[in-house]
Amino acid sequence: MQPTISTPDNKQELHPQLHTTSLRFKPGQMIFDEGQKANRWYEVVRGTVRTCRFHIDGHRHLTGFYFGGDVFGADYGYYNTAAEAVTNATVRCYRVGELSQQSPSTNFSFGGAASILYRAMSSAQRYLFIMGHRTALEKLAAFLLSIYIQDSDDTSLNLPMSRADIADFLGLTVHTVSRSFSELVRREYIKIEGRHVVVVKDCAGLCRLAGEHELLANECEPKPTHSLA
Amino acid sequence: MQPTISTPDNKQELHPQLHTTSLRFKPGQMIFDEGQKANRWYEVVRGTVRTCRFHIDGHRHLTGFYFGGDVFGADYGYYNTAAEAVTNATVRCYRVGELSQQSPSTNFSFGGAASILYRAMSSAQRYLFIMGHRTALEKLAAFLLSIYIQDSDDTSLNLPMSRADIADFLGLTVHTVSRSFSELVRREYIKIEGRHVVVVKDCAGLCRLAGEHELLANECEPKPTHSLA
DNA sequence: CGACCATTTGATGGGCTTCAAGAGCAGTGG
DNA sequence: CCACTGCTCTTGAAGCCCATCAAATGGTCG
Repeated sequence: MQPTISTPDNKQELHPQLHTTSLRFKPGQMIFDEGQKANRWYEVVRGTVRTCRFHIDGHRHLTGFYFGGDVFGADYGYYNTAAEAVTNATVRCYRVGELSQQSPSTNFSFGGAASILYRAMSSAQRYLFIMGHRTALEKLAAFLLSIYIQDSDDTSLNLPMSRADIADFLGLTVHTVSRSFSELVRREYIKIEGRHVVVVKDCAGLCRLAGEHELLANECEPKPTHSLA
Repeated sequence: MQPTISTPDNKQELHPQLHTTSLRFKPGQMIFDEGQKANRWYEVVRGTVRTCRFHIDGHRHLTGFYFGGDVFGADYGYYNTAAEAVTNATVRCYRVGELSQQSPSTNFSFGGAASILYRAMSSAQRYLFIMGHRTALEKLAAFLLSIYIQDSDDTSLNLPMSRADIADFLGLTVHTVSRSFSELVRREYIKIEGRHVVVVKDCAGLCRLAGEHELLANECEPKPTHSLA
């Protein structure tokens, strides 16, 4: 998996003049917790990150996966999710105290600031659209496609997260996720190579399942250059 | 229903120096279409707006409702949803050609620009959390609460949208939505007065159903001042 | 090897969709 | 005014999909 800046066409360093820090996290390690003061936002340099929250009944809900170049933690006031490393992950951390003060005198360029939030929005919308699907099979297909398009260089795609993570992301159980994987294999849309690698055999088929207008279908055969946003 | 600026604590006029236009739409009228160039973003002045997209199989998916003070249409490049008026609606329209150019020389204050996108993010996250619930009853409870908290001054809340809108928003059928309403009434959590008015009788009960940590529960009895983000 | 965890698979039950029909309400025109 | 029409909303019954319960397989690490 090659981390690439996958969102809007801003590949340059973000605000190099800002005070930034690179941090490393191990799998499962928490980056920030729900309810903490949201005075920093983050950019994934390498690895994968998830954001999650817990309901009273104990069930976990993942609200996003973030790969190289993705932005997370751009909340207002307090974080409304926790963030955890899925794999070994390196993230760049930006202090954004100025963000919450909204002082018109701060001299951030609009472009950079907007692009941060656009990139965060882009992730939120990706999730929104996946959840718009009706069946487990459709959701999984849409999920795989979203990763395939964002974060893959050939027909194989990397799934660094566990089946449980995928389940909590899609609002399904591990069982249903596993069955859906098997069904996609049975239909020969994908091939599974080990736990974390999926080979896309019939992208058009997946697109049909995901049924996202022609947008995806067009992007499917010639390898796209960036996200679906 | 009293439109109020409900998101982060920025209640002042946004960028009065920008070229803006007020527009009025009738119920069902389209404000912009999916795929159009996203060179404007919008702020609801009065009324209610929905964003939606259609899948190949024809089923509609609503990705958000926007009330007075909410921001919508803050997409990058092209709109990835259509926007339609739910009720008679007045929206303020801002040209944001500068947004997509990301020129660091543009002199927008960071606060205003960030707040636009924060407010858009806030709506996206509201939806994200609602969709994290498991059963239809929980989803509906969370949905009603989110509106109750954002857009109500007393125990009664206004539902300008149809049951079909709610269904397409929550990923359910009208039937299930209707049944869930009836169940909430049966449990005496709410009372229904006409098609578009719901009276909250047991907010704590609703909060328990929605199960969003204690965050909501705290905000429930003393009427909150602004959003749950 | 044996313990443990992640994943897969099977069987059963519950919740939501689907199919079907009735009730409520608004608008129109006689 | 009221019948008529069309629509939204509600409610009932049957079927399907997914959650739950249960167990087997496979992979990792001591």
